Amino acid sequence: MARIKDVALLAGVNRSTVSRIINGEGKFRADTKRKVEQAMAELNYRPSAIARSLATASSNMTGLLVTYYTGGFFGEMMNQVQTELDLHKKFLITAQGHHSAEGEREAICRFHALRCDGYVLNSRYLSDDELRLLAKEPTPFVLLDRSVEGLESRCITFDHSLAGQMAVDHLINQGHRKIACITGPLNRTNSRQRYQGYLNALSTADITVDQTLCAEGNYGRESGYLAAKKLYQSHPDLTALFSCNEEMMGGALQFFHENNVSVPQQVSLVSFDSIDRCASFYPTVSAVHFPISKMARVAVEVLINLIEDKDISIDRHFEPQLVIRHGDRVI
Amino acid sequence: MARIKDVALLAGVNRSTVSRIINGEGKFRADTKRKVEQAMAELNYRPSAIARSLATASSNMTGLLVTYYTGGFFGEMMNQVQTELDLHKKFLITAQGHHSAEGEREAICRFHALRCDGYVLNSRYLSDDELRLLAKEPTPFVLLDRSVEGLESRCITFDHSLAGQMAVDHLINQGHRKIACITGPLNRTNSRQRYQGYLNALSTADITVDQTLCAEGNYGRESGYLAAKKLYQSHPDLTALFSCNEEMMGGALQFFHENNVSVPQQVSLVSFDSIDRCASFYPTVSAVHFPISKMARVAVEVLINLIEDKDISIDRHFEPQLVIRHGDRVI
DNA sequence: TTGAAAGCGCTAACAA
DNA sequence: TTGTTAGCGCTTTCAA
Repeated sequence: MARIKDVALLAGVNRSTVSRIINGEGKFRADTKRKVEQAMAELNYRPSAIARSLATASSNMTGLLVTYYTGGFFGEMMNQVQTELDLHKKFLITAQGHHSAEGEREAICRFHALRCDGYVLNSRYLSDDELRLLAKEPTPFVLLDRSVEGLESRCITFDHSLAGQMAVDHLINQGHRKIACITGPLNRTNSRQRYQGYLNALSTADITVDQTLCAEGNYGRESGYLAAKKLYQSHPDLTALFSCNEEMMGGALQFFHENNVSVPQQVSLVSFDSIDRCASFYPTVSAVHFPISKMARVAVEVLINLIEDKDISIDRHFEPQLVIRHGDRVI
Repeated sequence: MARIKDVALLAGVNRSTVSRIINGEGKFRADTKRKVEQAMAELNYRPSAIARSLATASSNMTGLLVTYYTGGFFGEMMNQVQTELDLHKKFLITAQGHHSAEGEREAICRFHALRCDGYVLNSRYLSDDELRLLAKEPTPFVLLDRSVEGLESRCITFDHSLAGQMAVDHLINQGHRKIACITGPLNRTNSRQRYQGYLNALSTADITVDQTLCAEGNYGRESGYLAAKKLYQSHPDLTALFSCNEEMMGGALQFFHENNVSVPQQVSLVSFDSIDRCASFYPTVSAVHFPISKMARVAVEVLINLIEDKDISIDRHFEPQLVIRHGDRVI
């Protein structure tokens, strides 16, 4: 593979001239420029991003930690981050956390090893303390969908509790009283907040909470199916169900279909949803929209400001929005 | 960030000694090793993968081109490739082709710029000729789910035509004659092959092909919905449907549910499926399994053999397998 | 078992 | 407008 030296030799100029022309820095005689460009073409020269990184002490790489590559939620996150990075001509390095603090740590090590200029963390298992410690190191990072005291300027946040409350309020306003809930893993903060929203809505409406109307899932489709089964079999008279994500709602719907529980005639549904999956269910299901797409874009913007040491103020907090569809009704 | 020089200084040894200890090359006095390790810990030293790349002329990075990051199919591909690369301590660089030859070319440029040791291409838009040309360059690559004459040793292949035929044979064996088909985009080879399998099955069974029983989709869920609608409305007497992927089958199922077409009583279904999505439909749907997971793993294995210039023979061709579920029945 | 020194491909002062 | 030169942080011969 041709090096800058070869190009310089062929064009009869100095290496630094070639370097300047590549990077468009300064002025050159038209003749010189032509010769260099011709030499580059002839040799099929492609600058080494690696050598450049070493020389400039900036890799132009940006890391992104997600839990998994699979699943519509993470795919959308990666997609948005890549799109935003493309705008800035930066490389994306992805890594999976695999549902453990150790996995997340390893991912960050990878970002450090590659000397990423910065990274976006969708971290679920590192403690606030560990993140605060990490923030003392020179490489900047941003937290996507997480709120850590002391790191506010790097946090892209969403009010999960309010979102959950809005969803359940909607059901209550339709006259529902016996409302079941499928939660995410309650060892995770955001999951607990969504659940808290459910509790807040009930309590505001003076509806007594019945623990047996709540089942814990793991955000996977199968867990939604099983939770719906458990809830429906113990409470065949429930009139509404709130699911804390779209995948579990898909599973729940499958259970209702299989058991001839008509939606929304027998059971009204409302879900959390980040990727408008609920629009493609049968029937379509109302949902509070969790705007992960926009949040991911903003995460990159904030990160780049951090990297470039700019001080631009960007709104980092996002509000839930209720999208009404057909899977629920007034009773 | 601490450099190897700092570690050497602190430990009172030469830089090359530190380097050797890091890479475990040669023998050292226990005392030296201890001193160096202590110095590394004290300085929180992390070797720069970038500097190492430059020095060794090997970046330890591997590229992967997919069409998009979203969608279960590509997510699974990335997941498997990453898992396999982790085993070999290699970094993954992903890029999206975005449904165009230009996009795929740009992705490859990126791999070259980063001096990836090799890359895996799930290329859909580069011509065979262009790929053959690319193969003349020194960086090795492997083609995932593609067959190019002259590049056989780098192709991980699947018999899409046979798979399609097996799916439709199954329906024919159940007594179906009026079998509709939702194809993928027919400008793509693999899509055409799946469709060809449908045609082959009919022709083998002496069933006349009715073009109006076929509709072209784009592998997206929505297109499956629309295709099912078109097909069912023009042929309410069709008894079976073959979908060329799982997403479109999901859309078709939604149409049938919404219009009270019972499955499998009125319409039997069989699909292509790479990620066992059909197991989570209601009802579950039989499918020919397209083993993209295994193929992705093998792609990496083959690539690594290429990179390391090993000559290990690996089976690169995969056979379809029919998975029977509940969405079809004998008539 | 360790050290000295050259070099990977590029950029960036400083000079001219 | 262009050339000279010294690194960037690491590995790797060769020598000791």
